[in-house]
Amino acid sequence: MPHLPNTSVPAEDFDDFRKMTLLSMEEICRDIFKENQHRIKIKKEAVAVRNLVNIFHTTLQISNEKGFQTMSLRDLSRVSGLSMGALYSYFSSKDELLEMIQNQGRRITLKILSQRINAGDAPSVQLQTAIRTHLYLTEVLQPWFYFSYMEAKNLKKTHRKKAIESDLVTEEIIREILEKGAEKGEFKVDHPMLTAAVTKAMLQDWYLKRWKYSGRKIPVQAYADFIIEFVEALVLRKSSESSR
Amino acid sequence: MPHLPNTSVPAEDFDDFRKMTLLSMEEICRDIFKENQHRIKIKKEAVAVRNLVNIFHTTLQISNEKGFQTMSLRDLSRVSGLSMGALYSYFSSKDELLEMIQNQGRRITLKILSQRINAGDAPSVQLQTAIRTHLYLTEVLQPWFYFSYMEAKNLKKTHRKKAIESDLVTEEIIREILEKGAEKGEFKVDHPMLTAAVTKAMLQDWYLKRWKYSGRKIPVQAYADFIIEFVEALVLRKSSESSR
DNA sequence: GTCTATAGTGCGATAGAC
DNA sequence: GTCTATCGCACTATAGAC
Repeated sequence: MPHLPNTSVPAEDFDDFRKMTLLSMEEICRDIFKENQHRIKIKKEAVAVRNLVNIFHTTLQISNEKGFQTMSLRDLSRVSGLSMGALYSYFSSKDELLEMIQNQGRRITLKILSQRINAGDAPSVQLQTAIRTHLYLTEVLQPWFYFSYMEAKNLKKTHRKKAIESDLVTEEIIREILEKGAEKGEFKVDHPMLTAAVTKAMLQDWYLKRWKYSGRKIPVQAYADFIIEFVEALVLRKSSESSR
Repeated sequence: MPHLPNTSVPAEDFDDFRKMTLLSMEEICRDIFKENQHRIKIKKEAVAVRNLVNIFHTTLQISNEKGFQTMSLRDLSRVSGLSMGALYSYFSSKDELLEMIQNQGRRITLKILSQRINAGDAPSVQLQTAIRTHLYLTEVLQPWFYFSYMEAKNLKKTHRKKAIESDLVTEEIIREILEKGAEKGEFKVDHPMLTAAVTKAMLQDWYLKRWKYSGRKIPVQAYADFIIEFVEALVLRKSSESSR
């Protein structure tokens, strides 16, 4: 890999991010268990969490290979080692399993993004933070995000609408940062909506085509640096050279 | 919509593109018929083409709503008005139907792109042509491209490999233009591979999220202008102002 | 060339033993 | 809390009438 540009912002490392956000599979499954305790038949937390980790991990693994619809619950049973009966102690239908996974990914995104973007920062800093946080988050939970994107159309109407709205929220966050930056004279943004939309597209490419970037040995930090450079090349044109 | 920038290159209109490429559903289905004549039981071209148009149109319509796997052949039969028996005169399995659609989309992309990019043009012109052609093509055949992207993982191993390779070809075309431009001093490109990859991502967003752009009343020409502006902001930095 | 009827398979979901 | 056995159903694919 050639040298990639430094930013003027604290380039917090990916490993720090991973540690600070504590986004282990187990943490997430514990959350899911607590929220769905009323419909999950198993009452012992330790047992339930262990099996949920297994179920979600296996579901993501098989579905990201051949699709959620193509995966039969018999596949899930065989690979996870849990019987059909045991599986149905954790969800009441295949659709419900899909919704549980989708819901959780969505909630995490919003939580982490709003947690880490500091409203007091300059827009140029916020922009870098938003890009970097989104990429690091989707790197940690890549199978989860890939699944959410590809299987959204298998959701029932109501849940599908929620998924679309959630997708738009991230874009809105970026657009607002761009517009604030334009107001303050830090950015020159002719088309905030389009700029935000395609920035989101570049962020999503990281988890949609991860096999490509893995094969080319591009680490997520390098990708983040590049996307920031790319977006800044557009919004900092004919503006002052300093980025804050 | 606010005013969008003009380019220094002949901004051929989208309607011209549509007329010149003659990419009607019927033309494409006639091609498919001729190539698959050996396995299609129906021998009268007029009848076969009419039904193929119906079959592909209906397949794309249902699949892009709820997924190819979820669409049963009974669904396809009901919506298209053809019986199960009739359907099986045109393909020998559901998988073969999937492969026919995927193959054709792939072949068209390569044909149109290489047909329209003129090797004699300056890299800056070639870049604009590549972006504009890709967007116009995917605009005309949006359901086809969306389907190809979302259903690629349902292909059997061999055909899946082909789909991945084909995806990389477009990216390679862009990368080569960028590198040629850098050699000639027209562009400043630090990371040709990454630049090509994320440019591709922005092009794909047009057909993957078309509902979004439709809702916002963004015409494809405006999107093309914007993407060209965005990419040029990166590769023409600190370079001469003229774009050719 | 198109239809209806049906064979054969594998699915999601559940009941009841342990 | 987990398992096996099984029900009823919807699916892909085909055979044979017209």
